[in-house]
Amino acid sequence: MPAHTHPTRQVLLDAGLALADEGALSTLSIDLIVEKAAVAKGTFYVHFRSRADYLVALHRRFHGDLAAGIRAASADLAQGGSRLRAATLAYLDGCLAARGVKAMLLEARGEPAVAEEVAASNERFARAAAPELRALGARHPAETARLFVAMVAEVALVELAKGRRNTSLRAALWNLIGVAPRWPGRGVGTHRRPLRGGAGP
Amino acid sequence: MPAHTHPTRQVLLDAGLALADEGALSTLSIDLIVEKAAVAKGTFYVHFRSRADYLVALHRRFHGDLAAGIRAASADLAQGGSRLRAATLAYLDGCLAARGVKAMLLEARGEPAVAEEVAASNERFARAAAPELRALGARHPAETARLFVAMVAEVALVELAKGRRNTSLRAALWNLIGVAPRWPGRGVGTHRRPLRGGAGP
DNA sequence: TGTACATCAGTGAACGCGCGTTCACTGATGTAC
DNA sequence: TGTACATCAGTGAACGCGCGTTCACTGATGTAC
Repeated sequence: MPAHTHPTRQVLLDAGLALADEGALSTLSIDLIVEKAAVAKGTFYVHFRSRADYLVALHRRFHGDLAAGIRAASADLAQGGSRLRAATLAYLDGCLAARGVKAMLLEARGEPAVAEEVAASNERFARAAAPELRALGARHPAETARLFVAMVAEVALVELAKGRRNTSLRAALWNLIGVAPRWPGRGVGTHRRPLRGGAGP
Repeated sequence: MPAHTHPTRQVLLDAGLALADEGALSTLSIDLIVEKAAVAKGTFYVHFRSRADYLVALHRRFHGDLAAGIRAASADLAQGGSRLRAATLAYLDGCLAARGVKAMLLEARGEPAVAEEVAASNERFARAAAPELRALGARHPAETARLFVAMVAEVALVELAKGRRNTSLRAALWNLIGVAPRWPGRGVGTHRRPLRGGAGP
């Protein structure tokens, strides 16, 4: 049995995500984790070298699941608004369904142990979004993508606080980047509304 | 001498901001603070009731200074793009000059003790930005303002990592909200480029 | 089939450390008379 | 002016607690012969 998929390891990660949903990441102690997972404290160190190691694994799992959902929802679509929209919806709805969102999205950025990991995830998302935004006519696709990822994370956090989708906030997001908040009449095409190109005289 | 402005209190807050610049907020211990401030440990509790109390004060001071700079830079301008631009520049340049930015902007959101405070600050900024965005033609000014604040914070963090302004990132920001990245030729007016109004067909 | 040994996840008591907080005390300054 | 007392910022040793980590051990399973 590969160490990576060992059931006890999964149980420990499950416990961590559940606990991260209830409290701050900084209060996620090994005592709490093993209590929730119903294993002995020593078992924790059979599967993880340290708390930092565990937090990284936790974040990888969270973002891995999220990314898989996004790929499944958007892989078949044509580049541009419709794919970006589908991917974003998958991200937001995935966050609403996931556990530990606040911890993984927000607090993890402040934990030195996981900061790099979070930065890498955000960069991956941004790199995926950039060509879509370029297709929509953005003049600085990479930079716009970075801002877009930040906005989507903000939407996720706001929705998390209320526990449900925030339609007008999502509408504001789509307006900013020039994608129709609802699918166009029908068909595969994107509702294209190119971004403003440049900015000033 | 009012407790609020007592010199030792300021020294303790100064020390905290300096230390927050070096390490994570979670590692900002009272031992470190009093060592940096060169006072006895007990003195800390003369001025603050608890660590949580101190963190709130630290955040208030950080955002108070920043907000003062923003007001000074933008109070005289007319509503709309030019004021929003001036305020944002003051925010971003203020962050580049300030200490403890990462801790106050990012990590503080994850610390239960300061989370409310951060939410309140962000809301204040968003409330200030909303009428400007409305003047620019945003259909969901309040929501757009919230996203705008998130973007500006992201820009601040990116710039902080490099230690200097990121021109293309700022340009992408202005493009998204439809404000010219540079002043128009001359004069007081805003370079108005209304946001796209709605989105659907 | 039976015996000896290797492997490895799991156990939980124990350790040491750093933390936030407390408290009895000091010493300087101000006030009353 | 001198004496007694009140106030209050400052001190630093001490406390207790919770934390991450270690380690000698257990018990089940697999393998060799």
